[in-house]
Order: sequence, then structure tokens, then C-alpha cells
Amino acid sequence: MPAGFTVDEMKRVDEVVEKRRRIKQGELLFSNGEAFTSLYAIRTGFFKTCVTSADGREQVTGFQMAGEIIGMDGIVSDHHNCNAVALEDAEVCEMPFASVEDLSRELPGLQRHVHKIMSREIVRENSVMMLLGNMRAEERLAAFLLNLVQRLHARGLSQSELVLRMTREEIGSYLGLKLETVSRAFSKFSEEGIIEVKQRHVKIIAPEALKKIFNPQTYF
Amino acid sequence: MPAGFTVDEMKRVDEVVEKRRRIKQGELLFSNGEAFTSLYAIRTGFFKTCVTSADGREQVTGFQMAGEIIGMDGIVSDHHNCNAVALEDAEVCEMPFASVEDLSRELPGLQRHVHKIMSREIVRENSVMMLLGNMRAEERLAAFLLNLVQRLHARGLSQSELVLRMTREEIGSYLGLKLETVSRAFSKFSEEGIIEVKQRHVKIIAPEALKKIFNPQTYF
DNA sequence: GTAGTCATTTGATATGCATCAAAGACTATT
DNA sequence: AATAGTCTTTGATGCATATCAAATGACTAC
Repeated sequence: MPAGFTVDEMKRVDEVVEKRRRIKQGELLFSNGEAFTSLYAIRTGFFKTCVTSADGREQVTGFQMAGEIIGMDGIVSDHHNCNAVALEDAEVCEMPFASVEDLSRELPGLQRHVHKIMSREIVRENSVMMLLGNMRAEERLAAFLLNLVQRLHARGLSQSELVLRMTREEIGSYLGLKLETVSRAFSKFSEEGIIEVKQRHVKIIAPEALKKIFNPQTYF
Repeated sequence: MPAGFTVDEMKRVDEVVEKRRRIKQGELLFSNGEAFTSLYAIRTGFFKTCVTSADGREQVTGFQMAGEIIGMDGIVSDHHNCNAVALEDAEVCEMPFASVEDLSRELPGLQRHVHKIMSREIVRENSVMMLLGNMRAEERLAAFLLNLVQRLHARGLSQSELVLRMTREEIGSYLGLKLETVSRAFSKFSEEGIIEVKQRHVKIIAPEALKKIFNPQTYF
């Protein structure tokens, strides 16, 4: 995945991948408390990560798709600090973290890549905090849809159409909203002609309108 | 800071520190958009980090104290993605990130330490997401106070008394609440005899009660 | 010491989202 | 094709927190 390697280096990076693992929809890739050994590169499929409070409340902390890395929550304590659940049948590459560290001591490019991935996650979570702390329901959903479609587009998929892999409840958990509120926001966008919604199929008709909702100030 | 080094290794780690920098209360250690060059180890003082939305809303993403590292938000894009403001006169050690990377390629202990620091930040932000997404005002404040006093205690300070370095508004921003709500929650805790509040001086009278508020379920 | 500023508290009211409830739509199973 | 189960939508109502407002208290600069 990182660029700028020689053929030989690339080969060594590939060798870090210990094995492929298939995860069926609904199954856990790893769970809270489990010993941490590896990072996982998602090859296909879609995951959610979530944390649970002592009294059982669940907070979805992220949705991850092909090409993204999960498991970094486990490094600090050698145990995972969240659950990773496949939202559709998935395949991941298991990368033992000890091997990643060994090789990244030899390849500065890999080392930098690992640091960037973790930094990116920190920055992403910063913006989620902004969402949860300051935005209203429709702003949150607009931001969510724009982010999702942007990531899908970067993978060669449509800029305007997407299939949600998660329920309204999971979207709500991620955005700090109840499922009914998410549903109402979808309906509102739909009535306003901004999107078309048919179950989990969403078509973005007016991306500009979504951006405007996400960030009203830009348009003054 | 990391343990398990020989005297010689320790010396090399120390040499990564390029210089000390003093930051006066209210001043920026770094700001959003600024080129990223270094991580900073806080020697003395107290910081907040915050992000700002395009329309000017501010979200405090964390409070950092002596012994903690800030700046990791800048690695991903070579530019900082938040502001770091000193809430009291402070002194930091500047550690050029290129040197950190160079040395951590040689010292696996340092490499692991860097990874853990970043992972810890990811996990911390996960719990803030839980706070913002699922908890009510008093639960958030209880969690905040417990976290703060625990970190201070780890630094040899009191388990029960603390001086807040931030305003009610900054606490509110961190917790996704308005300053009035924070103030009311303080008053409520105070009326109930859980804490004593005199301006920014807080004395925790009944830590158990705070823990119970934070996590009611444990006590059933 | 005094004026001025900023931070905090407290009260009254408003509002956005949660909660409760029920019906409808889709999916899987038999 | 019928049935059960899950997910989603929509409506009615309630509540936690935001908003607006004003008073008080602390701190700063002169």
C-alpha cells in the first residue's frame, strides 16, 4: 500500500502479511479485551468498530472499508479496546504487529506510513468530536454522507450513488443520534430533493446542498 | 520517558530534544495549518487542543498536562490539524519528528513507545466519542473530573483536590455542553455534597458518588 | 481604591432530539 | 406463497439541554 518502494522492498512488505482471514457478516474480527497481535488491512468488505460502556451502551467509533487498516486501538495496552464487526462478508490481511515494527525499522518509508495511518485516525476522530459536540442532526448526517461517498469515490465507485452497509441505528450510534432521528433526517433530505433514498440505497442528487448543510457559513 | 533503556540509549533519546520552548498563557504552541516538524513533550504547564469548523465553532479535543506528548495530529499531512493553546505558562521540549523516527529505527523500545503514545490517543478519543454520543451532562462532568484527578494523582498531586486550568466554557466545549450546563452540573454536585467548588478550585468529597454517576450500572 | 473586563451563577423560557407507539416494508425461512 | 423477524418510517409527546437574560463575583490595569 505505501508507495515509493523498490521491487525488493515491496516484496518484503508483502511478506509481513501472515495470512488472509475471511469474516462473515455479523462476525467479529477482534473484540474488546482480546490480546492484540496484529493490524488488519481490509481487502474486501465493510466493518464497524465500536466501544461499549459498562452499562451496555454502544458507541460506533468508525466505519472501515477496503484499503483501510484497523486494530491500532490494541497497541497501547496489548489488548484490543474495541470490537470490530463485519457488516458484510469480508476478507482481511493479518499483519502481525511485531513484524510490522521489525520491518519498519529497516524501511523508513514503511515507518512513516505506519505513523501517518495512526495520525490520520487521530485527526479523523478529532472531526468526529466536532460533529458530536457542535453539529445538529442534519449537519451530522450530511457530513456522514459526504465523507462516505468521498471515500467510495476514491475507490473508483460512484460519486453520487452508494449502498449503506449499516442500519439506521448504527449510523445513529456513530453520529450520536437515535435511529428515528436519522430516519427523519433522511426523509427531510429526500423531500427537499437533495437525495433519493430507497432503503439502504442512497443517490445524492444535490451534493452542493449537502455541503451547504454541513457548512452553512461557506455560502454567505 | 520510556523505560528499559541503557544509560547510553537514554542519552541518545535525550539528544532528540532540540530545545526547550516557553509558552505564555494564552499563546499557541502550534496552530492549524502550520507546517508540522516536531512533537512536543510538556515539561510544565497545561494545554488545550482544539479544532475549529469553517463557520467558527470551536471544539476542544483534549487537555494535556506535564509528561504528555502533543503534536501527533500533524504527522498525516505534514501540517498541524488543530491548535494547541497554553492554559498557563508552560515549558515544552521540542522533538523534531525526523529525529524521533531516525532514532526509533535503532531503538525498538523507543519505536514501541511512539506507537503506544499514538494508540493511547486513539483510545482516549474513542472514550470521548462515547461521552459525547451517549452520556448525559452530569455523567460527562463526572467522567471529566475523575479522569483529571486520576491523571493529576499519577503525577503526585492530590487525589481529591484540583485546580482547573480551563474555563467552564472550555470544559463545555470538550464535553459537548454549554457553559451554563457545566456550571449547573457543578452546582448540583456541590449541593449534593459530592464536591466542593470555589471558582476553579474543586475538592472531591465523595469520589464514589462521582463514579456512580459516571457508571450507574456497576452499583446495581 | 476604582473602573472595567471577564468568568460564573442562577432563573425563565425555548427547542431539538429522545422516547413511546404503531404501522409499513423488506428479507429470510419454511 | 405464507410467516416471522428485522429494519424503517412516521406521528405524538416529553425532556434535557440550549438560549436568553441579568446579577454577582473575581481579577486587571491604572
